[in-house]
Amino acid sequence: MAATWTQVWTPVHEPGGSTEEEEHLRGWVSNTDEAEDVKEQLQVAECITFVGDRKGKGFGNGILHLQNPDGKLIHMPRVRFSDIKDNVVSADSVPFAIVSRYSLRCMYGKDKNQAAKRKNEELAEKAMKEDHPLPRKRKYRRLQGSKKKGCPAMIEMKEVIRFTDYDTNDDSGMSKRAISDHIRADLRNGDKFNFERRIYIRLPSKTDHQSVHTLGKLTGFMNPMHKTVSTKLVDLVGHGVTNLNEMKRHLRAHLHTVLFPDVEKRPSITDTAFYPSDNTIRQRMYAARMQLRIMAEAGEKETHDQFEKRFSTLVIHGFVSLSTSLGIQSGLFEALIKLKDEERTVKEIADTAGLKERYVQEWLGVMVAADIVDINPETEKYSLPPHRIPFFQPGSSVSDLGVLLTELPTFGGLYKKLLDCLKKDGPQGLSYSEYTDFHAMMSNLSGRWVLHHLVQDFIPSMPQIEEQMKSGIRILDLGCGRGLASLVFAENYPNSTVVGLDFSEEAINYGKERAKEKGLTNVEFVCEDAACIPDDWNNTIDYIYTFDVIHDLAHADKVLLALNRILKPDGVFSMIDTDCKTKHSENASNALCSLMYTVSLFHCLPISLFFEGSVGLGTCWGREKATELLKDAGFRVDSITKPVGTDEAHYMCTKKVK
DNA sequence: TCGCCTACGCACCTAGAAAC
DNA sequence: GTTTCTAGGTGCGTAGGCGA
Repeated sequence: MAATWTQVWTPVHEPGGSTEEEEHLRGWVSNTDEAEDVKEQLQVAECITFVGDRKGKGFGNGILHLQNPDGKLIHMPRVRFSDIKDNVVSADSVPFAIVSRYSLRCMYGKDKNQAAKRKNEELAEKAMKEDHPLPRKRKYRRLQGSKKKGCPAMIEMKEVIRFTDYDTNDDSGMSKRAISDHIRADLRNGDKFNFERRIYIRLPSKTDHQSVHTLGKLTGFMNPMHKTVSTKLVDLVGHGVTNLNEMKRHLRAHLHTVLFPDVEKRPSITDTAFYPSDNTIRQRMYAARMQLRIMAEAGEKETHDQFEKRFSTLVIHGFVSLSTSLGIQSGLFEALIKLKDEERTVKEIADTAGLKERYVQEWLGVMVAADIVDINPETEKYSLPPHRIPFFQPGSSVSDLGVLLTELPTFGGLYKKLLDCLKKDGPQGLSYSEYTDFHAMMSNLSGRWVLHHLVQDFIPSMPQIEEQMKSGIRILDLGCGRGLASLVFAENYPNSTVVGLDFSEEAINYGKERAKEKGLTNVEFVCEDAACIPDDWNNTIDYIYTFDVIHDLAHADKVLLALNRILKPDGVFSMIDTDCKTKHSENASNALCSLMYTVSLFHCLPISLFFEGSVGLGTCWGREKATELLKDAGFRVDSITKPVGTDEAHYMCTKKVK
């Protein structure tokens, strides 16, 4: 988050101004990005747009603007001690040089094209008089009136190099002249000296505008669509949104939940930059569709610059994800949540988490830069806003993302071993034992869905099964891990008996302990390889449930055959598994799939290939391959649906009638 | 009502020329 | 050296026609 103008700026009374309305805000930032941010915040706050008026050459390049590529000085700047002309730069004891400037004018400012417009009008009038064969409709067209109103409001920016080596309080003319000569000599000789780069900004006062037009809630008409809104629109078109009302709903949701979650800071509904008209949205949707079509036909996906931007974002997010994971694992987010959304110091946060202050300070630096944790620039205190809390809360009912992030360090630790697996003469795969705390992570990952959706939405979506469970049937939770789902089944359907089966002894023992604690007698946990289920289980199970299990199995084909063998003829098999396509080409540009493939590469595939004769399905085995294997094993896939609350697919299967 | 398409004019940006 | 003017290219919003 860059500077916040209302917090950083020092209100300065300009000559003649006596009320707050007449105050100009003046201050400085370190770079053009922050300057742009200040402009942006002012625009949103006042529902107007500022457009470029005059931009000095090399604005934003700092001292480079004064030098040629070899570093030789090509322009000697004037050394100043005060900004006499328009008082944009607030002078102190440090001498400075103005290296470039940029002014922006209010969208209702001076009409620079007046002459051209007049000329056009004259030509049109002449053509009408001469009965020029213009298209008929043009004659009756209602011409647009000029939006310009001559508003004098301007944003003035001056880029300044401050010669910090020459800080002096001596105000005499002689001293200033001597310092100026020194600095100029240093610059001319190419001597190394310390300097500080600042962009000073002077914002217009409210009265500058109000003598001409309104501000805030009553204005904003004709503002061009904001880039964040148009980017989202194009993105949504790319994801297949073609209906106007659906697009409006998506954009509104994006605006209210992502861009402006804080109602107070939300732009006016009359601001067409953020609330464009239906016609504008329709036109943009059409243009985006055409663009996509042209790109597809030309076989071009993106330009070099577009990829550069996307790639840099991708790399940055990768690093930030690692730090975020550290914050979850170390309990820093928990500490921030515990401290509520009140602003806290580094020490308070570190003490609450029981961690070293210096490391916590650095971590907070990452979080603030990544806009995850907020900072108050006046107090340098930190807070986690309420709308972000659910994403980092243990046992959250909102998202699995936080849990997923905790897997990153595990993957990182296995990086070198995985590298060996890739080599032709390297090992086939990695053992489950390499993944420490894996079952805990998986339990957490599936936990949200199991606790909040399994018996609330999922089972009721199959009324017949739900009835049978209530009456009493035999349920198998295959690959039960720590047995969370088995326990939920057992608790909610006491007339049924539940078998949790997994080949991890550690996980099974954990499940047994929990069942004992809860006093559940209708659940048993069995440590067994699913492919080797004994024959005496044949035709004994009424309902089989698996969650994200089958694709991990080395011998998934054999396991599915075994499941078909033990399922009663009228039984049901619910296979909940990853949802994607089998062909890579059909998963192209799918962000969720890119995540699943990464999980597969670092986990699902190596643990599967570890075993001799593995089918090595991987996480993204896809609907087509899954359906094929299920059919080969003797199942009929009755439906493939998306259960509420998860991105997985539910393959509801019954036994084929032989 | 919506999608698709065209026409039009306003506004913006940039670079170069002209004026101060 | 700085400011102002101008032309050309481009983006964007509005209007309107037409067919489904």
